Amino acid sequence: MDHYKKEIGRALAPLVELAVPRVVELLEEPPEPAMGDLAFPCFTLAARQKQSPAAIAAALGRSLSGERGVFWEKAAPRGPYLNFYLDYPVFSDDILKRVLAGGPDYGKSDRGRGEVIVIDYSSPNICKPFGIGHIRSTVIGHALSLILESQGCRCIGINHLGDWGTQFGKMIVAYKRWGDDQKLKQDPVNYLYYLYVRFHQEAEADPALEEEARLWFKRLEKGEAEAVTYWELFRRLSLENYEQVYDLLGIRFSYHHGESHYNDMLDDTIRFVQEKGIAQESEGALIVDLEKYGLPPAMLRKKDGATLYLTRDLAAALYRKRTFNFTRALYVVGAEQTLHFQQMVKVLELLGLSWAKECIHVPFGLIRFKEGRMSTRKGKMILLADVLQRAINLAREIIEEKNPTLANKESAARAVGLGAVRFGDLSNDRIKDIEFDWEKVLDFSGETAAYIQYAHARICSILRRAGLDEPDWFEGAGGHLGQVEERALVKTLAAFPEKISDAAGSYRPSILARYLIDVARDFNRFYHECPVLVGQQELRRARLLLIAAVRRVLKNGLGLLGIAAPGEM
RNA sequence: GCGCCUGUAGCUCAGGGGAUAGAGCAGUGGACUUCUAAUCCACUGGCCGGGGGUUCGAAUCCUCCCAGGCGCGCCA
Repeated sequence: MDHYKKEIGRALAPLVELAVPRVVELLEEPPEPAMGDLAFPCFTLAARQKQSPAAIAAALGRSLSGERGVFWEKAAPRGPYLNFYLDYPVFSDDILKRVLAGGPDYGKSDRGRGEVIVIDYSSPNICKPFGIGHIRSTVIGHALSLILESQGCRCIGINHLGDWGTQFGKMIVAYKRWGDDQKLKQDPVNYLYYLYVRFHQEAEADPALEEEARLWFKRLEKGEAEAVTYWELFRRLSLENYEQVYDLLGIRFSYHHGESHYNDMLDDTIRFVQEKGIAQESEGALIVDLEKYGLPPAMLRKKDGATLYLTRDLAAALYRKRTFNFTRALYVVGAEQTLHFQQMVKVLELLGLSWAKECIHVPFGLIRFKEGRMSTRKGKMILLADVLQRAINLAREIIEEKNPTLANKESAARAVGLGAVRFGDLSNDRIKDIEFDWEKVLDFSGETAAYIQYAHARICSILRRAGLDEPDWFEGAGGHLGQVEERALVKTLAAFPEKISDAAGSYRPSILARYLIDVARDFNRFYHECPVLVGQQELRRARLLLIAAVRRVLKNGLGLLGIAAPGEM
């Protein structure tokens, strides 16, 4: 749409004595199609010109009466607005041409060229099953990495596995006390999880267990063989389980650098901080006092000498800058860790690192049950693998019922089931908490991925019946698309590139997800009002081009969210 | 106690200075001999948490209050 706004901007700028970009910025979309396609509000001019906005709009309307551009055909005042009407035959032709010529690249941009963006996402904790809680980071991080890549950025996805920390001390204690090799072999992750939950249950009655766990973690940090052997075993078994989930979701990381990856950098990191003179001893621990900045102290080393999460994140940030020379580092991590990242960035700043502010926390809300927060420790959680499987199963059932002759039911069921789970997470603003509700996850009607996929599949079906996958372009196609549903659809397609760019700029995949719902809805309205396979050849060909363009946008858009678009379902 | 986030229709949420606040779900009624009814159409449903303020204009920005959530040195 930017393209067309600029043309109007050039026509309007000299009349209102504003720069073209400023005019473009002011242009907005009228609430109803009958009011035109782009509107220039005259309020800001009113004060300067000492006239009412309506009078200004009227005067501008007179100046432009009889005028037109390549893409707009008239300008008419209405109240305090000057409304511009697009020349739909020309505009539609242009949009369809752009979409179809762009193909898989339609919507892409090169504004991010030269950027290297490290994205820290997913990051499940070893020894715990991959819970639904980690799905948010996983799908949001993955979508962001796809979206940013579409803007020309080079993205490096890092799975910052929680493979270090005192929980390993707990696991070792639990395993040594209650562990059973046979059970571990049978169902490693669930068994480890059982031990994890049991540890916390027993520790409530016997606080000495916690102390013992701290000791074991200390031994692990020192590299004692027994501790390391357990750690390696737990880590390997967990990772094998996670890989299955990532395979199912089609996610590949550039690196699986977990927290343990930075172990041998911790001493240097602490030394670096001490050399800069910003660290101090306090109650036996090593901290950076941030009181001046309104933040609680950042602790780098506990009194028992063990390091903390923050220490490892600092080491990781230094390592990533050194290794990848990123222009931005995104941390797709829950909002409950906001303070932690504020502290991290502040410490990096105090270390004199100019790139500190390029470390950006991309927070998201909690997933909660109706009864309250999820608690891994109490065993109150839902396994991601279960959610995915149930969604796929339900999709399969529905396909069996609605489309029993479908050839690849399994891949369609996977696309729909996985899409539902992903979309449920991506379509709402990430900062908001999500209430986990099976009914909602397993609902395929309304504002869901299935709604978008269904529109896509219908288009594929029409094109199959027409016997051509890629209809041939012909000049003047846009001139045949005069129905309100057709115009609305074309206009919506035009917004795709800027929606991606908005999503990228604000790290909000939900902008794109919502937009795709709009596209699908506009298509469905069109579908019900405008038959494609009609006798009039030019109309038929024009509509085939239109739906091919819609299919392109739906497919590209879903692709950026990590969601598949099956040809049938 | 302090800090951050959230509050919009019965429920879940869009909209984040601009024209009459929109969807989905749920409810009611309609549309499949016609390109897939996982769809579409219509109706019902609102002190945009509350009070002040800024502005030509506030659901949107500021401020105070209320409610909920999340944090606040030895977890991550």
